[in-house]
Amino acid sequence: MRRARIADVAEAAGVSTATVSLVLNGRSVRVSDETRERVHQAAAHLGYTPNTVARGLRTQLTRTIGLISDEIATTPFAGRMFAGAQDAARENSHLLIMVNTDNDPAVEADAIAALSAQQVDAVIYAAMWHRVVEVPAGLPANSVLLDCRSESGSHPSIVPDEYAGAVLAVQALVDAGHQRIAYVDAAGDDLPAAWLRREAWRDVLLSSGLRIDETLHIADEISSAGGRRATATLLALEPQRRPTAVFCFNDRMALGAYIAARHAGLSIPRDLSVVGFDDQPFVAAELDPPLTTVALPHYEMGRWSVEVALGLRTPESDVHLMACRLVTRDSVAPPSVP
Amino acid sequence: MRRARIADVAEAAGVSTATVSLVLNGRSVRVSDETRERVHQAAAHLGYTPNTVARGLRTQLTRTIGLISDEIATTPFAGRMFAGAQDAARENSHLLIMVNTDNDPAVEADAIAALSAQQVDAVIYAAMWHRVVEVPAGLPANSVLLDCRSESGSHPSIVPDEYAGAVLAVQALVDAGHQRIAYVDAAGDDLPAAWLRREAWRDVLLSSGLRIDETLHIADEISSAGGRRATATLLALEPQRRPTAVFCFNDRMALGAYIAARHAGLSIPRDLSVVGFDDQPFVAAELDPPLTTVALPHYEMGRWSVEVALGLRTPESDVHLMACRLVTRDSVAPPSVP
DNA sequence: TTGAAAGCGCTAACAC
DNA sequence: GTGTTAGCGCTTTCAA
Repeated sequence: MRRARIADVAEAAGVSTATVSLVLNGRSVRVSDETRERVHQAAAHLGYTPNTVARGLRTQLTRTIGLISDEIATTPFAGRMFAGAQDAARENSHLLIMVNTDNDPAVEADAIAALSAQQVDAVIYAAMWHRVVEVPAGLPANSVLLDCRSESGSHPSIVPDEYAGAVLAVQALVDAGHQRIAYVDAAGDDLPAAWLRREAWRDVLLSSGLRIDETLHIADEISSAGGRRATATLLALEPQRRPTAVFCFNDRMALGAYIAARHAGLSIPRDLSVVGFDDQPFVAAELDPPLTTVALPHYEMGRWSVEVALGLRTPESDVHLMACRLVTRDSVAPPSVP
Repeated sequence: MRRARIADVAEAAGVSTATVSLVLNGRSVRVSDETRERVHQAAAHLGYTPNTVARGLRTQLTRTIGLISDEIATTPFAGRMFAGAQDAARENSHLLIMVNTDNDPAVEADAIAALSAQQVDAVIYAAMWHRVVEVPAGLPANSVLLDCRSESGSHPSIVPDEYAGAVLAVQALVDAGHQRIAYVDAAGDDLPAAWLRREAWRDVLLSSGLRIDETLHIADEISSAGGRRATATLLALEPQRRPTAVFCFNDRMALGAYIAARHAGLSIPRDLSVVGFDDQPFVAAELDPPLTTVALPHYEMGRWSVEVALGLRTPESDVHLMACRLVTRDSVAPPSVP
């Protein structure tokens, strides 16, 4: 049995296709109740669903949103970003079309061409971690940048408020009474996340009347191994210079800090307090003890991006900062030796 | 400047739209080289890209694949499955349309309707972990099940070969010389992954001439806490009954085993060998010591599903099992007390 | 209150 | 070798 078309419904209801279209799209002002009823019955009976391809051709609106991402594969956060984007799309009766480019400019150009050939109503250009991107040439003007920003400010953009998030993290340590708070940083200066978090660390210490000890600031590779090396160095300092707390660039490095502490015979949080960043699924909550960290608002950012793309929300500024949330678990305690 | 249509190209090249269509679709058998050249030039000059919506309406093929997933948000593996599906789709010039249902049957019905209204060429029905699903009524006949199977065998289906994977894991422990090998199991009997892995544990012990000691089989909640509890119980056994190795249902439970071992003052792998399952990103490789585990073939499964959906590959059986790979790291050593 | 008909951009049968 | 033309299924004037 072939799929029902609008003509089938029209015939079954004994009206014209124009009337069916009107009724089924709710613009039934001019149609009598009785006719409307007949149309609905016929449509239901035939199991009619409009062909959105045909509709798209006619209206030039496909109720479809394209999402271009750099590397979905390797990150644990992508999922929440997509979920947010998808939910917002769905609530507004749109579908999400996904293309993943592996950071290959050629693929990216293809992706843009493919989406524009699909007549998508909007496109979201997403990075899997907060970075400054070179927006590809052909990106439609009404696109939105998700978890990234352009140099030029050419498109509305949403990123986490790294600075404010890091302030929460460091402040939690200060509030617990720590004075020697180290920062285990990410090596490489190109990440906005890295320098914003670092700046927050400095500012909180300063505004709390603590002094910045540069020996307590060590950068290493972003990994458990990097965090472990950095923390081991910190813990090898002579007792009175040694930190009583470390703020880590992210949860993976915090995991390394746990390992270093254990190997130094220290217990967390009794001998060393640790705060991470990211609230990485299946990591932060499952460490021993569970890690106090800062949650990135990926889901909300995903939502925001499609709401802006759909014109349901107007960004007040080029780059919108979305708040991060402190997730308090068990890795922070007052210093044992004040 | 309006987007170029085929008519614009035709006019610019001084030919008919039919000729342009023929040339641009490579079916240029009947066209003279000179004309073909002119058409290509004109198209390039106008920056023409075909409108796939119009083409889809005409050909009834949208070069688009729908992917319905239950809960992308919460799992670290979804990404690799999507990446595989996406890459395969892209290689065959298709786009992936994603809908995520949160396991809500109403949303699921909507999703199916939406995809069918979009005239997708194929649909993939994906679960985020291997399970037996009730296939929703309206799912098109030519759909493919990804990381799940139906009771009825109504659709081709791809799942990991859990049994063979678990055999690799347990065999690695046997090969290292262990005789008392525990299984930290997942509580709840409804997961195919759980009973297949358990069965493999039994079979390998038996075929290796070892006896099954039921006190070495403990099931608990699937989490770090569950793994920790189960392992703690195991380690509290009197020395000669205590396991020298544990095979864990998954990496999260293995993480719990690490914690339990540490709290018992045991060192991995010297005093206790551990093998996990999943090769969970950012977990397995970053533990101390890095965890030997079994990698699930999510990427390959994603690829397979669209290749079958596109008819590029014919499944030999209802349920296709895809091989898992043992990832050898540093959590296995010979038993210290043989 | 309703119907006829044009046309969205493309492909493919058929003419020439 | 190339052009003409009829639709694909829908929405939306315009006329009745």
